[in-house]
Amino acid sequence: MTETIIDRPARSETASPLQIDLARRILERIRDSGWTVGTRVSVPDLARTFGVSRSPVSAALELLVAQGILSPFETRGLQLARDVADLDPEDILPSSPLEELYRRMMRERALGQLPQEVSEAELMPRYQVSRGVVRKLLLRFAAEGLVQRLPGHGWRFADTLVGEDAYRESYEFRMAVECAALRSPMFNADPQQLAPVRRAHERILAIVSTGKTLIGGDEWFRINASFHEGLAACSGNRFLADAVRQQNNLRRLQESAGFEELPAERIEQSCREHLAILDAVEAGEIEWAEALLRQHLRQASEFASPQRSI
Amino acid sequence: MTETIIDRPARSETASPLQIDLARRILERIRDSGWTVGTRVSVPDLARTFGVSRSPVSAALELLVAQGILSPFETRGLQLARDVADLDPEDILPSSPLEELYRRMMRERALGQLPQEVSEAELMPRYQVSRGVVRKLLLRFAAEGLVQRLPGHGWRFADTLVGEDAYRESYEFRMAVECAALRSPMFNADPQQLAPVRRAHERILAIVSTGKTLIGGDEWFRINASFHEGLAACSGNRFLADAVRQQNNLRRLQESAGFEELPAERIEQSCREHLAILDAVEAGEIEWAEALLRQHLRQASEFASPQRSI
DNA sequence: TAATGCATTTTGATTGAATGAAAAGCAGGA
DNA sequence: TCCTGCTTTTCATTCAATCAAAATGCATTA
Repeated sequence: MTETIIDRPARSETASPLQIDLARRILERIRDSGWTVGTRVSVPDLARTFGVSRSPVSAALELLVAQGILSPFETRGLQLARDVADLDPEDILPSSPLEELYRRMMRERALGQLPQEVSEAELMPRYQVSRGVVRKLLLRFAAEGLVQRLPGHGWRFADTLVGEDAYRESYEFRMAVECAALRSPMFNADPQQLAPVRRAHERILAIVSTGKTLIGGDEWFRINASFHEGLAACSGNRFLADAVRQQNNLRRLQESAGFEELPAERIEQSCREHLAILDAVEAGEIEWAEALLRQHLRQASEFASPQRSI
Repeated sequence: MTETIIDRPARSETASPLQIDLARRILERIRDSGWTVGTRVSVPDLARTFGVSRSPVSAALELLVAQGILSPFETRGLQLARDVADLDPEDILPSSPLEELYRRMMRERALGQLPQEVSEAELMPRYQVSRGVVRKLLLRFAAEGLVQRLPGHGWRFADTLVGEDAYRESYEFRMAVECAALRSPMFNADPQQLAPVRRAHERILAIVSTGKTLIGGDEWFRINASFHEGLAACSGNRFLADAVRQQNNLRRLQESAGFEELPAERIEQSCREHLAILDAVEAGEIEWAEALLRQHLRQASEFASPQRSI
């Protein structure tokens, strides 16, 4: 098993997509939980949290060690090595080629460069990848409800959210589902669950107020989604929660066209509205929360609609 | 190209799943449209209807010819050869092995014989099929939202609709979504679309009234689904329609446990309620329709719930 | 007692050539 | 002009073998 010295890239050369994804989620978790330097990082704990075995978690932590975010204890185990409050996971982690392709496809579809109906054979040369990779990408899109198999040959992307119609429909749907979630008799504003959401919003507000940094559209999108999904999750109704999640997936497809970044004041306003809704919910004022939510959805819809109808 | 005489099963030996599926749908279409004997069957027309090319449609028609349902014209083309009003597609068509397995898996899952989390490697020996087949089945389940990939290894079936909780949640969700569909400002009761639904219901009522034949649970399920999905489709909102469809898929998983057939009077009552709702909708009395729908959903839910909670 | 580090087992991804099925094209005929 | 019946072309599945990665087990140590 002893081998040449020059060439031993055996492990860290290739990090699997799962490992990279885990590394990112772990980093976000560390950040959003506000851990202090020196905190011990437990592998079994993380493995339970993310529902995987210890192997990929260990590999993910190795990635973070390589980035200087974690460091070994003197004896054994890992600890947090530096403050991560103002760290953007994007910058740190290499983002697997598969993930890159996924976003590229999504963007090209949103821009109309990719037709609504595609065949695997058509995508292979286009992206210079094997059929297997194409399959995997399409399956991921399919799992998110963004693409469907056609009978016979080919795949078909979901109708995009362009045009007045689609916006109205999406708005109508979210209104129905999210309000139903609030009104659910089993609704329970679990602070445990909503705390990270609230914290993320406050972080955004802090950043905006300094005016120094722009918020990445992608980051805002994730936080926005976490708010709506978190709220729906409090309904204790898996179907309502799933519906909101899927709707967010669709919206992500649209956003990824990246026509323009949202103006900072728009983000700030949404943030405050979200926080107001959280306040109302946690105070048990459900009806007021619903009114605020309706208003919020309406405004967001009106803001988005005219811009898209190019 | 001339070959031995004894052995030429080349084509009809194997009918692809798509061909069988098409044959069934074509047969249902012929039946529900009430075609008369001698009516011409147009291949391009059917191909357009089902969104496939002419090849599989032709093959499907061959299957129907082999069953004596269609026959060639003297010159060319095909015609309807016999009355199909009281024909059960199940009896006629051979139902591909893949379809059989699909149902078997669904049933075993519903009965709890199959665990909620499974690995491909575990399913292969269990059903004596190759990995490819297992994949295909799981992908079909996944497309219907009945199963999800886990990160890492394995697949996880959707939480089943057993227990009080799940029934309440499903009921709550359907109430929210289907009523939102009715209330949609773009709601339009397209008679073209609802006519087949109405006809199917009337056919069921006719059968029930004679008392001779039992309604297959499967058949009633499909008609019930077509009612709710058809209604949602009238909202002109694809998201609402999709949500109803997916909910029906879930319910199908549950029903397939096949604990017991619904009693005929129960089916009859549901039928009448559906027809009353259709009447209200087509008369433009939306509010009344919504009230009826709420009542219908509540009753169906109450009927189903106690029986399942074994 | 529980987490670590490493070893082993299990699971699923990948590959390419052969096969089968669907899509697309075309000439003849209603 | 549209449909039929056939041919050609394109597309996707299959299968088995090899390989990468996740799950699991276990001795060790805090």
